[in-house]
Amino acid sequence: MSILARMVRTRTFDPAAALTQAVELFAAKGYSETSMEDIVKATGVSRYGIYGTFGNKRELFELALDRYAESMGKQAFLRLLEPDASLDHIRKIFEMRVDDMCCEGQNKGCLFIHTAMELAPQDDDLRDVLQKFMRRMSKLFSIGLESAKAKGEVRKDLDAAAAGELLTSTMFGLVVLARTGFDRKTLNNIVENTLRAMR
Amino acid sequence: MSILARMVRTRTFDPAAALTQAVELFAAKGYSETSMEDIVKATGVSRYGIYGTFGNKRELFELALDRYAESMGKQAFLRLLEPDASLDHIRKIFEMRVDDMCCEGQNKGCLFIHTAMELAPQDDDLRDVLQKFMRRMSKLFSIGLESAKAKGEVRKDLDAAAAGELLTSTMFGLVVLARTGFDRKTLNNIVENTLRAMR
DNA sequence: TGCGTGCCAGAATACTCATTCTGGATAGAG
DNA sequence: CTCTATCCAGAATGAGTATTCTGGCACGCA
Repeated sequence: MSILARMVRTRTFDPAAALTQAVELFAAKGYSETSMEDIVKATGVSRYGIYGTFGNKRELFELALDRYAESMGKQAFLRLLEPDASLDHIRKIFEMRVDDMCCEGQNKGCLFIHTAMELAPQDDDLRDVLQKFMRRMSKLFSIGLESAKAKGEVRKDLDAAAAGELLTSTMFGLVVLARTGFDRKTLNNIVENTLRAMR
Repeated sequence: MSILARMVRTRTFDPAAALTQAVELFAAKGYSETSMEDIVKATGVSRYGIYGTFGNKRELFELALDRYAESMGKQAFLRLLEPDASLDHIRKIFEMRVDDMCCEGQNKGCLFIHTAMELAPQDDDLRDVLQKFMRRMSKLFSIGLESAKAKGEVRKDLDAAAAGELLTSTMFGLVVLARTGFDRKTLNNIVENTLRAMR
């Protein structure tokens, strides 16, 4: 017990790891339903540490949003920039998302949707940031679709820009359905039908 | 002497009208961001009247959700049951939705999405109700699509049930995009591309 | 060995909110 | 017109929460 207490007390905490925890909480429950107390508990970092490092809840949320977008990109979307990107890359992005949403009892939620629904209408800065991320997402989809088109996986007359926006919208629709308890099969079916329409 | 006979003073407000106001607030801001104070102010009914008539916030929200679903049905979806329903009926539903979302400064929001994101994961009853509404929505879309198929507006091999679910998902994706400030043109474009894929 | 800086837990502060309570006002039966 | 159950506005209550403050302890440095 004394060793544990000492370790906790002397831990110089890793802000990046704490931010990761915060992202998870905010993505699952949104801004207002996540209390600073929740974050203190989840990270194991004291109020002192959280406020000293991140400023306040709003600033922490902004960082969390950036981090969320960045990790989504790294994790999946940036592959669409590779010249040999195919429809399968896009399918995989959706499959990962569906797995995230349906797997393991808990629903990971979506920081973008929470931001859009809770904060964007009242907060111009956050809305602009969010819009930038969504445009980027659409753009990456459309770049992937162009590559797929070059491979003949997608019909020649597809408007890739418009289709990219459609896929972005689908991404969010899926999360909403997942949250209300629709199963993986239904969601994957929606993905498959959406992609089929591009061929 | 009956209880009723002793109720000398009758209610001075219209509960249905008050509920309509509450629906509007909840749809715009969600559950936790809408305070009872907001509802008291918007309806012009006293706390006493609100609590006496609707019980508490949670019960009021349940009624609001029912009412929201019902009014969505009446306003647009039930037309899909008519035997001559066409792709145009479906298009019109989406157009109305987009107009609602992009209308002049005010964003009307969506009670379904707020419920899905804020409450459904923690509240089994509400999640079941919501799921029922969404299934109904998908079903109505698919019935409309079958009629459209009979008219030759939709390709013969379309899986109407799956496509109905896809349209439901699209409905929510559009709202999320609208909330982050995408314009009517972009949203209508998504609708058009989604519908084109069914032909 | 001491000193100071940075960290911790938890108390204190100052809100906001759901819900209940209160005291005066009033509609409608008699 | 009188009486009283019900109404309303707003105060009171109690819980939750963001943020700041406090007192103390541990580690690195001299």
